[in-house]
Amino acid sequence: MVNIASTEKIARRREDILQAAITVFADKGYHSASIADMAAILQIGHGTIYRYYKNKKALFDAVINSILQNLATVVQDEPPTTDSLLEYKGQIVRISDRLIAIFQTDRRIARIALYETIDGNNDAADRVTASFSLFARFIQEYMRNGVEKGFLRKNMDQEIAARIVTSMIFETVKAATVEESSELLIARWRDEIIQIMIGGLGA
Amino acid sequence: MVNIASTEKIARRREDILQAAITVFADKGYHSASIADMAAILQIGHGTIYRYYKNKKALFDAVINSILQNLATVVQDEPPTTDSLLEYKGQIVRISDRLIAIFQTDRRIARIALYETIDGNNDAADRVTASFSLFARFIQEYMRNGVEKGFLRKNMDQEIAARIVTSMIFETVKAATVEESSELLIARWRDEIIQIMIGGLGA
Amino acid sequence: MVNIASTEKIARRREDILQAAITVFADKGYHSASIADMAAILQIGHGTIYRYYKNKKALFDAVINSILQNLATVVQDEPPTTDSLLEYKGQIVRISDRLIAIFQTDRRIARIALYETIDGNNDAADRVTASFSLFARFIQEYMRNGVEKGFLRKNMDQEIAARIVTSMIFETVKAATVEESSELLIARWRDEIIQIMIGGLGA
Amino acid sequence: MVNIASTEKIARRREDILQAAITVFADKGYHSASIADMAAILQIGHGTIYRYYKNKKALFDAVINSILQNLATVVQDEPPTTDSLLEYKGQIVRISDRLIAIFQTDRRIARIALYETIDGNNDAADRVTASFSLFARFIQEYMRNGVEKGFLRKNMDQEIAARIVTSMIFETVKAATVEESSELLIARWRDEIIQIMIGGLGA
DNA sequence: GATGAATGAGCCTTCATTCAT
DNA sequence: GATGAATGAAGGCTCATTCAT
Repeated sequence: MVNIASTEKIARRREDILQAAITVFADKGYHSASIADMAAILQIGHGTIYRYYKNKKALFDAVINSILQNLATVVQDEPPTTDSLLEYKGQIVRISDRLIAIFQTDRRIARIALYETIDGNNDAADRVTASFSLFARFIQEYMRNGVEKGFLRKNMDQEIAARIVTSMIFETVKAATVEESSELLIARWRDEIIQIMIGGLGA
Repeated sequence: MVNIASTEKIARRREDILQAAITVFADKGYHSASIADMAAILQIGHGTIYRYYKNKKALFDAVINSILQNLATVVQDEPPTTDSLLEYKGQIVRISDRLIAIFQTDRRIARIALYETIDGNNDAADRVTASFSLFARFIQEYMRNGVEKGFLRKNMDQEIAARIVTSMIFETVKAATVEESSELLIARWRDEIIQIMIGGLGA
Repeated sequence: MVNIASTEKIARRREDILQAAITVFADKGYHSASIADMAAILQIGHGTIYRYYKNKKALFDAVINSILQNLATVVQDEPPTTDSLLEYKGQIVRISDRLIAIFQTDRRIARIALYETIDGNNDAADRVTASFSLFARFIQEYMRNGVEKGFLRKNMDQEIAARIVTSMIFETVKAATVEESSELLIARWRDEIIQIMIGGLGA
Repeated sequence: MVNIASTEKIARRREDILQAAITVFADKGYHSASIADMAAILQIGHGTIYRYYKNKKALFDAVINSILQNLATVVQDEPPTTDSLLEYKGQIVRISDRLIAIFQTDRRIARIALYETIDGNNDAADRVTASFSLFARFIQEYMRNGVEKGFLRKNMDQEIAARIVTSMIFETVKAATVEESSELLIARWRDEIIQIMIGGLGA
């Protein structure tokens, strides 16, 4: 029981540090964020942070992973089994809405997921791109399903169309995550995406 | 007259420094780039750089501005006066192609424009966003024109549709700027964008 | 009785820690050795070590003392009562051999005794010097005995000659403790020392 | 001329830093010595030291090299061409005296050359051993010469005898470098070494 | 008695910026 | 005008030591 309590405490502290890190990374960006900043938020010694994360980079990786896991749930709950364009549309809306919800609930996550990169040769940026890819992969599955079932057009370049749709979704999310975004604005984005997906721009 | 020559020389040096800065910022990212790196490329004393730019941040701002000016020419040459969906389509293709050309001619610019951010509170990122808006504004003009002339659908939310199209274009540009991108791949992107713009995804 | 058992247990743990310390100090040197390393070897909490030794320095001192005690036995078994140059020679050989044996049995001890120093102002180094003096003192007794009995030359500066002989012995020991030393090499050293002691270098 | 002056100034500063480093390393030992200590002695910013030496390790290496160069001159001035035991003896005395002179002139050098090591696996320690080897190599040449010319005994194991003599010399040097050593004491050491080298300990 | 979580002093190192030459 | 030597703020990281459990 002592162990359980202790394990729990350790997990809590790891989580606290993670949260402080998210805050500081979101606020200042990777390079300008300092370990001391995070320690200050938690009012703990900065050495303590190193008991939980090997170094600054590892902590940032943990932040990225945490965010990606968070985002991944959004698509994982949406199986590629819709049977009509209407259902498909609903699915895209749900995904957008849940992404927006996550980012609005925690602006810090939006800051990091949508804008943060480290350096020329880092893999955190690649991992963020990977998150984008994750979404694109799922979206592509939806398309394959739609083409198969006949409610999406056959001549579609599924891989690329998936990435285009993903970019539309993320653009919506970005718009929704901006300071002054309103429910109304978000609705306009959502509607327009749907319109374009269904019938394009043509008259 | 001496002054003219001198002024010219000053301008040339400013430009040299700017180019060196673009190279280094693209290669290492803002934080890892050092003033000394740039001076080394130019084989000048690094103190000299401070005679031409107030500080590192100002130099980066200049880099961003230079790139944005470069990009701006792309849309400025395209008047919102097309008369059919086909012409409109051609315009979008031209814009994409010219953006891609710029980025392929100078990979450094792509690196900085598409991926570089500095900190939480920088305005360079905002400026890039602003440039994105510039594109969106032009695209929106094309749309207003298209709706007016009747070849684009009337119920379109022009502002948002413009931003969505812009994001599709930039996504194409990103794909085209990746190391392994081929002419064929770029063509696939271009085609799919056009397809979606014209008729959406539906069967 | 409980106390006796307990006392014994305490002594055993003190000894375990000492041995772990010898291992780590020998391996990494004083500064790079960490208390945590030692605790890890023993699979005990590193806080525990502080219940047995005041601090890192005290632990190192204990290590040094332990080694010195070990070395001291070598000379203490050799009384200054030999009656001929031949017997004297045998004594020197025995001392060398026993020192070599100790260091070869436990390379860690050699590492620490022959090479380790801490800082400018440490007394551990002084203590090693003191141990060297201990040997010199014994050797000097052998010499006093030899001069008295007439088999060593009378004009000898006994104190200094003793230290010189001690240094020759330790040099042999060092040579013997090197990684690639062989029985043959050790024999060569032993023989040459004897030759020099007996008749010098002259033809 | 400007360059000459500047080069000279740079050399002087490099040397100043080296001297400060020798002082601090001698006083505190490698690990406890801090770059800030050295900068404080010179009353310069500690960043300045990094303009002249890559890092702490490189600075220490420079110190070691400087000392070794210093010591090397001692043997390099003594060619292996003596023609009698007497001349040979004189040579050994000169070497000892010059070593002692160096160490007495600069106690710091003695501290570092005779006692300093870094860690388990460093090469600075090896380099000091190398200095010892350097001396041994020269001494061995003297011996080869002596045996060839017939004034040293033929059955000598030259390599080992050389190292033994080297150790005797260094032991003398150590004794002479101790705080309380007097001219008289040094003379006693020198005389006894000579005695042992010439005729050993036997009566 | 044992533990190991927490702490923070302490140190190396980088590099933007200044300014005397 | 150009230079580059000097500076020191700033920050990552380690680990001996303490002490509540």
